[in-house]
Amino acid sequence: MVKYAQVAVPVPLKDEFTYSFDPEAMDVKPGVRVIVPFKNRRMQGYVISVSDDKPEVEFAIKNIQRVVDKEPLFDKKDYDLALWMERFYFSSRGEILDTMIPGGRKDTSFGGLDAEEAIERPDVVLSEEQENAVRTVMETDERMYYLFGVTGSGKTEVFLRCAEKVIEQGGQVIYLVPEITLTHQLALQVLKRFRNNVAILHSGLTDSQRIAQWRKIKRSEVSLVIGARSAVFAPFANLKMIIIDEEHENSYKSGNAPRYHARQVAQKRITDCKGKLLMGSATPSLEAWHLMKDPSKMVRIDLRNRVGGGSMPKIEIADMVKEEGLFSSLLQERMMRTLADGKQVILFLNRRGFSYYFHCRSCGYELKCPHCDVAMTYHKRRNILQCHYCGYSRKPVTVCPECGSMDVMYSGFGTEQVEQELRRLFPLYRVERLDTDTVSSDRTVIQKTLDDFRAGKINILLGTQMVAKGLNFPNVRLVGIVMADSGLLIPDFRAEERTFDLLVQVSGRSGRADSNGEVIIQTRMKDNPAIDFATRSDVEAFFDQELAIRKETSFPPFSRMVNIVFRSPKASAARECADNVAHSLRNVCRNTQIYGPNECPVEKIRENYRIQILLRSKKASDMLAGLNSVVSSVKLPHNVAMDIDVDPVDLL
DNA sequence: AGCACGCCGACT
DNA sequence: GTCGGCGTGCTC
Repeated sequence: MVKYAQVAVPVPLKDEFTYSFDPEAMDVKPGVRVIVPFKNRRMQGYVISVSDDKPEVEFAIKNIQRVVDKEPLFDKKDYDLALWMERFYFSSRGEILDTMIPGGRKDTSFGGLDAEEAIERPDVVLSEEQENAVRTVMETDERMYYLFGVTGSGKTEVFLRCAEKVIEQGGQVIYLVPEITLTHQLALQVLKRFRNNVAILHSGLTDSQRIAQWRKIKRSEVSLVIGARSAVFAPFANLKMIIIDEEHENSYKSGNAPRYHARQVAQKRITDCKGKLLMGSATPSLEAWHLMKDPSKMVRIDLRNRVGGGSMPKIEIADMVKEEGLFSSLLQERMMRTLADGKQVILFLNRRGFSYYFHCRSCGYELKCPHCDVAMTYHKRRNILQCHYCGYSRKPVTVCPECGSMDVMYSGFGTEQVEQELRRLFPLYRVERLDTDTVSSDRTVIQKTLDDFRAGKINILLGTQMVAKGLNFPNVRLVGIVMADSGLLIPDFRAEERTFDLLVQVSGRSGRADSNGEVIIQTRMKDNPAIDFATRSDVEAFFDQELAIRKETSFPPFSRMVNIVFRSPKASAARECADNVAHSLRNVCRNTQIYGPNECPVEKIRENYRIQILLRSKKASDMLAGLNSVVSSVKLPHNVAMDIDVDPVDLL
């Protein structure tokens, strides 16, 4: 006897493929993975359905080589979610299943952890605010809730209490966290609290460990899952709540196909299972802020006070237009005082390396990566120039490669240069730098550095994003933002929102335990709203005025956008496809603004020229219907790839 | 996305 | 003569 299976394969093709198998020899059922011959290679595929009848087809049907799983990894419901994503994100179901189910290719994340380290914590008594928050979430019957609370207001504790209550009632909970280090501390807390009732999906797991966790979830052996973006797919049968911590974080949006947003997937799942979506942040996304304006859509719960007793820090501006060098006199003076008082300093700069811009003053030549349209960054310690997009590196130059002039200049500074300057200015204090350069060599470096900092062995901690989020060190009194402007120069309608988020999040690292925390923001754009509102710690006013601007200019959340990128080693080929597609879109998409085709802000990455078309519409259904019809009929030449990003978070 | 097939250039 | 460039067709 022979049976037939429909199999989805992780390639960017819409079709499922038919394979035959002998049911006596192998147990093939929907939801298991199989190894199949595909063209002249072997691939892992996902069995969608099985039938007895030979389909009437003209091609030769090949045999399944091997069955990977005894038990299904996904069921009808999971598959329905994949189909929803296929339509929503214009991706293939094979690639989607490969993203949803571990053991495929990519995704997941967060720092490794060791159960033995779990710190004993006395039972926390909730503040009245926190109690009220838990009660509101648990005792009202709405779909979405938002905990809007300053850094240090105890959101985590509220999340955990709600999770406990849902679990007590027999429900299951997914807890999403951004892919950064704060999750380490959090994971320990959660592990301690939920013991063997929790599955933790982190980047330290091997594929088989990850599959093992997945199976535990599928069999309902645990009631709580904690993990980064892809944990939103955890296949609970009785899912009742999804928690999204630091909801505004961009890492919830996948950077490659399928370009899904965990928040959107969470909304879809929670709607389907009639559960609750609970999110929180001190700096909500504008999408969330907009929803909160209408309590029938999302219930806003405020946490106004810091639970540790500390109060919000005092924030001051250092106007770098009037200053020389890396550090303003204001920042230097405050650092000196802070250190003299035995307190600690965190310095933040969003740029690694020593300097990132090489310029010839004779002929105007700018040194770029030969493979990308990006300036190369000089790394002093390693003595190389490196491209931060493709990783290409070369020896530094001292004369202009174009005209031979020696009148050349390196400019722009990164963390490595700031570190050198700090050591020169504060030779008596211990300075450590934390960025991907100091960390990549060894994954334990982060933890070690943070432990040393906590123990007071380090006086000044300098770093990129890594020091910006979630860290909680009681002895930090001063936070310095070395250069607040870098994110504002990017041509993106979210530039100010992102800069504001960052400033507020970084500022929140100061004064966690006492009431004289200080923040110095160095900027050359002190009148920019993002900086101005951050300085006044006026979060609500910033979001309200930003929302008003979005409304006036019809940007999201008052419209939806799609970014279509064509990339090809041949610029003309990319251009031609983009022109054709843009032409079709203009014929088909109603109520849609179509911009371009234009060069992407980064014109070339890894030898691929990039042309984009931007779509924007207040009536998303018209836009998406049009896009769908164009996409399904478009024929691309082989050297051009088309990337569709629905609701993009950046336009680079 | 891969990977083979196939048809034109320049090199031992 | 052959090595090898990349256009195009296909994957059950």
